[in-house]
Amino acid sequence: MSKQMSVTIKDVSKDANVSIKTVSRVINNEVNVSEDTKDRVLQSILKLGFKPNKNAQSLRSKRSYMIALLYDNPNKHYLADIQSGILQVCKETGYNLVLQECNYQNKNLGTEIIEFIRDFQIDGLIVTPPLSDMDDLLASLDNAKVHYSIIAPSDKRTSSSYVSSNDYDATYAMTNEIISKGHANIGFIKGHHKHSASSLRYKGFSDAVTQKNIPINSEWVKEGDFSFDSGFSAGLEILDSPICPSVIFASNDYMAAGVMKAAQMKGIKIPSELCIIGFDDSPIAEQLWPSLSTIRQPVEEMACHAAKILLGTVDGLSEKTESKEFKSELILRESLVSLSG
Amino acid sequence: MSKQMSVTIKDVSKDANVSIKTVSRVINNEVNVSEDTKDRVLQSILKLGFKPNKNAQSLRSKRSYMIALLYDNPNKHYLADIQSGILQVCKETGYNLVLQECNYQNKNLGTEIIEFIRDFQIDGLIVTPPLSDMDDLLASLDNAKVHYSIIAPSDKRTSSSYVSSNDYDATYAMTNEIISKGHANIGFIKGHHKHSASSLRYKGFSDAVTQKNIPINSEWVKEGDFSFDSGFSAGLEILDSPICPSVIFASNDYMAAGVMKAAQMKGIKIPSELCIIGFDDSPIAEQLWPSLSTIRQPVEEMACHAAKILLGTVDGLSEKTESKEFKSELILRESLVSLSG
DNA sequence: GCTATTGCTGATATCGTTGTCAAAGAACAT
DNA sequence: ATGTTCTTTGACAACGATATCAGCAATAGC
Repeated sequence: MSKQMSVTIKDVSKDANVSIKTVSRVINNEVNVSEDTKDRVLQSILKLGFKPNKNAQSLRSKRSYMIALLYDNPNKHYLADIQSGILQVCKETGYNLVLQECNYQNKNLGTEIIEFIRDFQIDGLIVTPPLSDMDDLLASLDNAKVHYSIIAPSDKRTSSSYVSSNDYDATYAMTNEIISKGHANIGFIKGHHKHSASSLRYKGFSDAVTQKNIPINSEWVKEGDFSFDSGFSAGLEILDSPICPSVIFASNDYMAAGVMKAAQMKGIKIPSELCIIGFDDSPIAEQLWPSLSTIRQPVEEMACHAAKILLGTVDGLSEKTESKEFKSELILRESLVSLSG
Repeated sequence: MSKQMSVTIKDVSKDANVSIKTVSRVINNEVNVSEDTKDRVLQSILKLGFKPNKNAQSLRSKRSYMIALLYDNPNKHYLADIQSGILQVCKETGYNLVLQECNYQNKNLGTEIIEFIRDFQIDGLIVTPPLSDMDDLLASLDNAKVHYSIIAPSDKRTSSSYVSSNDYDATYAMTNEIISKGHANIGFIKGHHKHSASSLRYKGFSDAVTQKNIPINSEWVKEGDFSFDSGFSAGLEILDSPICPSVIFASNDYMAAGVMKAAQMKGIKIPSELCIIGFDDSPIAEQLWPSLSTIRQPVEEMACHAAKILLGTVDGLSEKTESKEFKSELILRESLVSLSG
C-alpha cells in the first residue's frame, strides 16, 4: 500500500533530478522542454504515481477544472439526458460537473450565479431552458466575462456559443404529417410561456395549418406548462367542447399523456376517435398504450456538444467546437392514424 | 462595480487592524476571540464583501467542500429525487455536489473512486443502490478511510452511516392488502438481481402469501430488471399462462407500466380482470389509466437525510445526524380493486 | 509578592502548484 | 572573437487560506 502522504511535484523533481518548474512544464505540456528531460520526468511521474493536486493548481492558475450545469426544469428525463451528455465529455477531459439548480423567478439570479462562480472558481457554465431564454441573465454573464454555452431553441443565436434545436421546423413538419392523414380539426396545447420553445412550437403548428387554409379553433388551443396535470386539464377542457377535434397536438409528451388519460377516462377511443401527438420522445411515449407519436430531439448529443463548445472556449488547449443546430426527427407511433370516415 | 481583484483575508485584516490569523479565527468560528475584535472583523468582512477562497482553504485544510454522488441507476426519477434531496442540504451548508456515474460491473471501481476522491479532495460520498449493495466496494472505501453514507434497503446496516428503507415490510403489507381484497392468484415480477431491494421485496411478498397459506405459482413469478421492457415481456409471459392471476405485483412502477401495456394490448380489462401493483410511486403511477396502486418511499427526504449524515461526519462543526430507517407508505389507486365474483 | 494558568493576538511557516525572471549554454551572424 | 538570439533550465515569489508557536496581558493559586 502507498504511504499516507501523497507524492508532490517536489518528489518528482528530486527523483528526476530537475527543478519543480520543469516538472510543472512537463505536466502542462509546455514547449521548450528537451525530449530527454521530458522522458525522464514522465518516467518519474509514472514511477511515483504522481497526480497534480487540483486545489493547488486551481489556487495558482485560477482554474478549477469544474463546470456547472444551470437548470430550472421539472422535466427529469430531459435533465438526466442533459447530465449524461455532459458527463461523457467531462470524463474524457478530466473536468467535473457541478449541479446548480436555479429558480428562474429569482430576481438576483444573475448576481448569485456570478457569486457562485467566483466562489468555487467554476470554469464555465452550461445553461439550459428556460434559463437560456432569459436575455438579462445571459447579459449579466457576458458582462462578468463568464464562459458559458447555452442549449436553446433556434431563435436564441444571439449568444456566441449555442446548441440549438429546430423546434419550429419540427412542429411544422409534424403538423403537415397530421394534415396529410386527412385531419382538419386539430387542437393544440402550448407549453410553459417562459420557454421560448413554447411559442416556436406553436408557431410551427399555426403556420402549417394556416398555409393549408385550415382555420384554428381557439377553443381547441390551450395553454399548459409542460406538466402532466396541465395537459390533463387542458385535455378535459378541449374534450368538453361541443365539437371535438380529431387530433390534439401537445407541446410535450407529459402533456400528451395527460390528454390521453383524460380521453380514456371519458371513454374516447385512441386513436380511432382521437389522435394524440406529443413532443420530446420521453420514455413515456413508448410506454403508453397506444404508444405516442412524437418528435425526438437528440438531447444527450446536444448536451455533449454544448460541453465540448464550452471546454473549447475555457480550455485553450482543446480544439474549438462550433455552435450547431440539431435536427429533430418525427417518430410516428400508434397514436396517430389516418382520419377514418 | 467592484474591482477586478477579489478581496482576500489580508485586505480584511488590514481594514479591521488585526492579523490575518485573527480573521481566519473569525471565519472558522474558533474560540478565544474577544467579542470586540470579532465584531470588528465581521464588520470589515461585510463592508469589503469578503468571501474566503475555497481553493486556498482546500489546499491548506485538505477539505474541498464538495461531496459526490455515486450512482449507477437507470431510473431517472429516482436519481432526480436523490439529487434534489442532496442539493437542498448542500445549499444550506455551502457544500457542492459533484456527479459521479459508475458502472457496477467495473472491476476497478473501488480503485477508481478512491483515485477520484484523492484527485479532487472530495470530502465525502453518498452511495446509492445498487452500488450501496456491493460489500467489496464499501470495504474498499472503509479501508481508504473515505467518508460516506449509503442509501440502501434495510438489511445493509453493516455500514455505520446509512439511510434505509423498509422494502420488506412494504411489500409484506401491500401483499396483505391484496389478499384482504380477496385475491389468491397473484403474480410477481422481481427486480434487478444486483439490487438487494429485489430479493427483499420478493421475500416480503412470498412471506405474506405463505403465511396465509396461499401457494406461489412459479409460472407467475418472473425475473425483471426494473425496466419497462422487462415488465412488458414478463407481463406478456404471465398473461400467456393457461390460467391468469388476478393480480400482478411488479417490483417497481416502470415494470408495472409494462405489465399494464401488455394487458391492454391483449384486451384484458384493468382492474376488473387484472389488478396491477407497482413500487416507488413514480410520476407515471399517477399518469397511467387506470392509475397505479404502489408504494411510496420518501426518496428525496432520504437523500436529504443521507447528506446530513455525511456532512455530520465530514464536518466536525455541524451536528451529527443519526442513521435512520424510513417507512414506506401504501398508495392505493384505481389499479387494485376487490376480487369480483 | 511571585509563579502558573488562561485568554487573546500576531509573525511566520506552510499547503502544492504556477508565474516571473534571469542565467547558462548552444547556435548563428557579424 | 564578439555580439545576438534562441532554447532550456532553475531559484524563488506568489496564489490565499490555515497551522504552529510564541508573546503578552490578565487572572488565579500559593
